[in-house]
Amino acid sequence: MQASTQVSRSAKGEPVDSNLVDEDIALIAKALSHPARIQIIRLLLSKKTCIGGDIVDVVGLAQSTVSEHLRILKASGIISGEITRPRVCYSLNPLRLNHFKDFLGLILDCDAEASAVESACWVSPKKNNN
Amino acid sequence: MQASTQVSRSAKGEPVDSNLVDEDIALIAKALSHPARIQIIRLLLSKKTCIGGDIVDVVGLAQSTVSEHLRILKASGIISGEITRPRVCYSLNPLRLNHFKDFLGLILDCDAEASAVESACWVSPKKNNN
DNA sequence: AACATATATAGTATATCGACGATAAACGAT
DNA sequence: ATCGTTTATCGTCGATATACTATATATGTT
Repeated sequence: MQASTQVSRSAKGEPVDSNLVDEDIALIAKALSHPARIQIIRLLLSKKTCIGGDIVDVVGLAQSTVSEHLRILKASGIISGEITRPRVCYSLNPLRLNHFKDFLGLILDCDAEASAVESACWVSPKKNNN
Repeated sequence: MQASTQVSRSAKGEPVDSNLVDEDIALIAKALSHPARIQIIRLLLSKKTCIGGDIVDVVGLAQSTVSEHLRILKASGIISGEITRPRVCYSLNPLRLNHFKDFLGLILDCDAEASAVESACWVSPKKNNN
């Protein structure tokens, strides 16, 4: 009987509008959990332009491998691909990351409190007096 | 000849001060890439208090499994554990996440541009006219 | 000393990830 | 219709991740 056995809306194929559940957060984080994918995001950031197979050259991995990374990024909703057969133009889709950033904001707000009040996020260890 | 073959400072055991490289981003993201770990973070957020094995009850996994998740979170620097043998008091350590959030901020700033200027982050797919 | 408590570690089985080459699929151009 | 280009998918592998049980470790209590 877990506390958060919520079913992700995105896991059901529906678009996520506002608050993300643990599953969504984890999915986005997993998409960001590989250097090559961060590199791809950075590339899309710097060029601010739609790139096709140029990504393959920059990343330096096999085309199939890069394609898989792009698939993962697309599946998480971080990027989207505009199809212009046979090319695909990838671009950042930051909307999805907004809520993810909000989640991090919660943690960092807690940090702000902790800076003001000593140890706001946790109490001192209780003595073992039972 | 990749664009970012930077060596992470944290990967060399040194503390990361300001800008994170792809490796660092990926490492933090990986720590966030499991629902159980998000759940643990949420728990530490909501209770704002030091919890020991209570985490095990909430998460609903085996004690050893939760211990492993806590180890991963600790290794990433997201949480820290205050040892009061035999208990360990865990608390959020948001400093590490600051730069991670900054990285997301880059992407979301790009989003702000995109809202103002039509398609600021990528150009429309060029017609295949070669 | 023996016990209870809280956490970490070892060992193990299974699942997923990440890389590759080979191949398929979709289209424009010849 | 065939060829070249670009992207996606398949099949495979080694490595890593995740879960469990069992056991070890450390400490306070009786």
